[in-house]
Amino acid sequence: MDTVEKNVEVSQEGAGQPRAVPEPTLRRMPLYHRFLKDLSSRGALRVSCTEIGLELGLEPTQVRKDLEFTGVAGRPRVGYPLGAMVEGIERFLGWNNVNEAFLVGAGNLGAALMGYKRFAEYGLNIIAAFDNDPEKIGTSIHGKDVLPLSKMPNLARRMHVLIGIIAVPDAVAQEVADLMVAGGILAIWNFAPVQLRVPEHVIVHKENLYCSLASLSQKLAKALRGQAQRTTAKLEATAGVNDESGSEIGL
Amino acid sequence: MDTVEKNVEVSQEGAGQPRAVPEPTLRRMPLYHRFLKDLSSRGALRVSCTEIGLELGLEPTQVRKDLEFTGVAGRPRVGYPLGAMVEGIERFLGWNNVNEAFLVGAGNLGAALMGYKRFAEYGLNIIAAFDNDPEKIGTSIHGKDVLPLSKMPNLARRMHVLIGIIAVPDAVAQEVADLMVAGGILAIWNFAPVQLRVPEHVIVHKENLYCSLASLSQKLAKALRGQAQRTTAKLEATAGVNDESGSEIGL
DNA sequence: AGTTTATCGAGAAAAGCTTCTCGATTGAGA
DNA sequence: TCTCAATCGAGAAGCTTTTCTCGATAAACT
Repeated sequence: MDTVEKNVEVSQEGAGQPRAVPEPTLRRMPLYHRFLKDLSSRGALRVSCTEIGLELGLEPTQVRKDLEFTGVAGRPRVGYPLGAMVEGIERFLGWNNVNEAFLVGAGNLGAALMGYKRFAEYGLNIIAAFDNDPEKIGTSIHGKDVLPLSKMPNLARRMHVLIGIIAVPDAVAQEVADLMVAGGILAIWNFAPVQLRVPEHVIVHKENLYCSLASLSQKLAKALRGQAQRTTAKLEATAGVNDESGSEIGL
Repeated sequence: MDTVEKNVEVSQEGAGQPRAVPEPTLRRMPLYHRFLKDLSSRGALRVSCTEIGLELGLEPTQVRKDLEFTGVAGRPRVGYPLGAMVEGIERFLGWNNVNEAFLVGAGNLGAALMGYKRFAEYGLNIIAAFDNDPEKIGTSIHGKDVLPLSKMPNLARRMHVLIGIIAVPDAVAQEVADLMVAGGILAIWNFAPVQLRVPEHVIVHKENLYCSLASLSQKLAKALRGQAQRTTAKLEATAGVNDESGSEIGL
């Protein structure tokens, strides 16, 4: 256990050049975490890359390369120790020390985010919400108080809150971001689809549902376009089989 | 206009090999779309890659390569025609023909999604929600009826609904997916953090907030670690402190 | 004990994405 | 009209991420 921690420190920082972590790797980590924790809770003690890959639809090599970043070593013919690996991922992602966060915007989305019980497991604790709507101020959503926005910067500074979540309409997102920066917030999770301008030291992570929607709808559009075409092509090629693959689709 | 459409068809399917669209490109498309539409609504007629890149923080070349996929041509020294490009993006993403969708799971997240007015602009129209909770069935959220889940497959088939949105707890996500497949749904937008098993022809797009959170919190953790280290390093430089870099992380 | 097989770890190769470079084009100004 | 500067488009180069390959290791089986 001790050696493991040492490994992480050495590989990540000791060498001076802190070997950048690929973004895709970062985004896969929670998948591993969830699966491994699940296995662990069902009593398993070890797991192999092959097994993980099979479950998550990834190449075993990919899994191995990703997990390498945690610094937790596996053993040939055995796999990785589950407990240590779960811990390793949490440490690697900074989930082991819970971070407190302020959420701004107590609308639909804000309420949904406050209702995500699991965030706590993942090192994120939304401790209060802020809004400008007098009807919302003073209420409580999912057990979290809604306070006037104007109080946010001071509170953030006093309570050393480092994470801000923006769930407000586009038009005011930049304003809110400015307030967050003024309050000393260091990382912003931005759910408004606008490009925020912040000082260099502030980390901004934009969450844009439309980006995902784009990917989905383009694939669907392509599939629908392709279906007709491929059907024709197949008919020409096999010159006998008359199986309209589009027929089951309902089009 | 006609030539433009021809270009798209040719470059995407006519040549047999339908040149795959990079996922990152797909995810940037909505950013372009939003910015261009915005410019357009303010009366502009043309825009250059340089301008777009400046606004969105992207390399002009990148923008050019992305926009190439729409098949809309630009002119040197002038840029791209705004109207045609907006249309081009919409056509490329399949947003020009609105797709009807069923949402399953009328909880917090489901309600938030139903409240997203903008989806309609982006070719997604949630026409009804489904749930198993008797208290929710029969109610209406953001003007959309909540119906019993059992009716979903038949309705989907009868109404030719092709998109399903899953906003239910993890445990029932697979069940819901099976029902969607049974109803002939072709594309699933899955907000439950589980790996769905579906037939090959069904497109699944997983939305996992924890993946984003991972990226954010790892960067924050790293930044804090870095800060601690820099401080330590400075101290070491001046004095001769021997401090394990891990110690300050806990905050 | 020796062999076999599953697995890790690391380096090499391949694929994918982004950035660079340069020629071609076009509008603006001399 | 001629030159200049901005811009597109396309191919090359460079970087990042994924996949392949292979040797080493450790458990299970003979």
